[in-house]
Amino acid sequence: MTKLDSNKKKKEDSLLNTAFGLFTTQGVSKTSISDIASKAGVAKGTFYLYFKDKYDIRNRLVAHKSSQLFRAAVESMRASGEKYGYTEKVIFIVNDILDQLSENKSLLNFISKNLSWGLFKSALTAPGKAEDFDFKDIYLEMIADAPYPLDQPEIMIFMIIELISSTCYSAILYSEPVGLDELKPYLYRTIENIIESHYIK
Amino acid sequence: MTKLDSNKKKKEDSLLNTAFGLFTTQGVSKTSISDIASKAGVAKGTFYLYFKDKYDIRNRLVAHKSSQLFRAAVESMRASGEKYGYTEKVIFIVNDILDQLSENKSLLNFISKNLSWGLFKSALTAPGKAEDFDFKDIYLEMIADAPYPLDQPEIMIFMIIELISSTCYSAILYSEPVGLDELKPYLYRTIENIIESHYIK
Amino acid sequence: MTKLDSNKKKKEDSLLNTAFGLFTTQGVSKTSISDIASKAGVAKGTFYLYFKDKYDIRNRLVAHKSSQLFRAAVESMRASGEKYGYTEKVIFIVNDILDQLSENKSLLNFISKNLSWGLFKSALTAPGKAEDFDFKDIYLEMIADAPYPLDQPEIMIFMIIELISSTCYSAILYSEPVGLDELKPYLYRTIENIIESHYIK
Amino acid sequence: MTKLDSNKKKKEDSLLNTAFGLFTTQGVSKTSISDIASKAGVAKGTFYLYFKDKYDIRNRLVAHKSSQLFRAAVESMRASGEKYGYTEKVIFIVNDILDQLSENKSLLNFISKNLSWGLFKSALTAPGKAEDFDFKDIYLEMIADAPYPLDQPEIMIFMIIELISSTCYSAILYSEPVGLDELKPYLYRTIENIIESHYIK
DNA sequence: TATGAATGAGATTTCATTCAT
DNA sequence: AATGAATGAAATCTCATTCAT
Repeated sequence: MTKLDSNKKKKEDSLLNTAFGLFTTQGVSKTSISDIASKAGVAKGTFYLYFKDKYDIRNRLVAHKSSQLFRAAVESMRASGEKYGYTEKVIFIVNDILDQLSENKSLLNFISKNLSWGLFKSALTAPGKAEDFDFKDIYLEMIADAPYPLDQPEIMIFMIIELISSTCYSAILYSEPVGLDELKPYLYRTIENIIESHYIK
Repeated sequence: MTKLDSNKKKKEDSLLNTAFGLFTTQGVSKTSISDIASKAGVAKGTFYLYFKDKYDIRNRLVAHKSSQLFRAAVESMRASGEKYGYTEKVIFIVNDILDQLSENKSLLNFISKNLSWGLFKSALTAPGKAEDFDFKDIYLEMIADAPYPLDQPEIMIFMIIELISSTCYSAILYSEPVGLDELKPYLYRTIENIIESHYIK
Repeated sequence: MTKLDSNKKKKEDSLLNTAFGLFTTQGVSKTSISDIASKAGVAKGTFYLYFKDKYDIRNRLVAHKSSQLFRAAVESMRASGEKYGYTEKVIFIVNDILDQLSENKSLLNFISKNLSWGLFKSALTAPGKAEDFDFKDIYLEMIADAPYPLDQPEIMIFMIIELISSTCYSAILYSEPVGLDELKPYLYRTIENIIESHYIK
Repeated sequence: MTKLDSNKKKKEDSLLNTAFGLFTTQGVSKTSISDIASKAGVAKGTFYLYFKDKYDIRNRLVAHKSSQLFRAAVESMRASGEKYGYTEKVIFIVNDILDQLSENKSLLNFISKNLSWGLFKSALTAPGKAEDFDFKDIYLEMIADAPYPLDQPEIMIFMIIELISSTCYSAILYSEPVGLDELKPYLYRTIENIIESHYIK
């Protein structure tokens, strides 16, 4: 990487970080490109050299941040050194992500409001950037690891993710209808049921 | 109702209908209050006599439209004249709502992007306006009807609603990861499992 | 006065009092007719039955409040029971008015920003309303009382009033260039000089 | 100065001049920022690149115009080539300013309605912009020039300025209670008295 | 007299985007 | 590649005034 390239990288990172800070504190629609550029210490015009518009930078952030969440959960599981069964693995990861989000409500708010399955899937399966590790393998491994063949594994994962992401928003941010801790047992039991019902025994 | 009152009602309805049309075709953020007022045939200032701002009218629409969906489903069930078991009832209603939404994708888009559990709950349980029938009763009846006592019925309903609303968005609008028809069996099986696991037998 | 008339009077008074409160706390330009009417407990349209517009009510208030200031000063002088010389009389009144204003800064602010010589003169010399006592006499008496004939008494009074009203604004509200107490001796000496130089000896 | 800078200066000047024209002919409150921008030939948004709001541009104009008045008077005195005594100097300047104002009633109207001692003082003593000459020196010289030491020179100047500005408004614009020419002798005599009484002999 | 819904012009302000430098 | 002045459309919201009831 030449010095120029690294300089460009720095600008881009600065824009991404600043935008994330503003999006999570003020919301996307109340953050202007002016805000982002001036806080990042670059000129307004420079923003357009790196991103098409506000939604471009937002999508890249959502994808990046959700893959980070997932990566952290996987690493945390590996670090634990324990051996888990298949369902345990899934729930470990879900649980870890929920805990991360409940520690970081502005991130939760940002991701929930802007995440879509398509974005999530591309974040998980797209060839990661240099610095990211590759989720595609993990995702496939996750599917392959099951003790029985899975009927429609993608639907299964889709339902689990949608169930979690939509319930945790309300539970963590508003304790509605109950707080996260009270919700967890019901959520995990439902996840177990979903997985179980996808086994082809 | 005096002539004045009925006139006011007409204005408000006209604003609500026009706003709904614009929100669903152009999206909320691309719809301006100017648009709404001029299309509704009232002066801009008049808008502010009835609504605080764009988000006020949006919330009222979301609440109204979701309660309409639910009402139509319940009526359709009654009209069918059949006798259903508890789980069958729930699934009948879910199925009916999903079919309504898949017929009306712009409504789905509008509601999903703007629905939150709090809004939904208040739409269901708030004392309906004169013209609405009262959902509170239905909601309570739904809970009371179960063949066994329910452990945390609100959590159960919450999970079902969140699961449906978030999965159907992607399935109906983008056929991602699969289309609605392909998703339905898995969804309904999951609903059955959720209900079953809340029974206190 | 019939009951109807007294009712009208009450409405008008309520509007005047409310407007005064709002003018002094928020300023004239930030007070809307809506504010006045709703706080006074009457409909917006009713305002227009009593006043032409915001400036009409403002002018009536300025005139009324400045004549009140003057009346209070004169009464306070009478109440003191002392016998004063001519210059002493004038200074007593000036001093009393300044003290009133420095106790009531919002009144000072309101009057200073909106008082003009024309308005003041009409407040002093116009045939007072029923409840006001008549200043015309006092004004004339003031002129007649001088120990020598006065050369251009109106110019004299004009200069005194303008000098006081413009200096006290800055002195009382901002202590600029000095506070009122420090300013007073210089002010009074100047008043003495003005009077003295109008004597035709 | 680069081409860009000179261009910016031109824009700002154009805005200032246009605003002054509109303020003096229509009054401040009836002049909108839209008016100013469109008449100055710039886009509305451009206004906000140079001024915070209408009151910002107004204050800068008042300060600028009052210092111009004063500068013109001082220059006119210098040009006359005569040698004046101290009191004569002050009265020369006052007289010159009054004549300027009576030639330019809209300027008088604009300044009087918006001038405050604080604004005036900052116009006189603030380090002038490049194009202005520095009044601080003149102001200090004016004080130092007196034939005797002055007791509280700032109060003296304050009283003179306030007396003049408030009396001339009514005299020039409405000939109330008398026209400017008739008022002048009384005014100047009062100024002489004020100065005289501040001498420490 | 009194009301207050309706008006609609118009004020202020923001901001994505362009483009000359 | 970087800048940031300029744009000007568009958004939100206010408010004096009218007029049917």
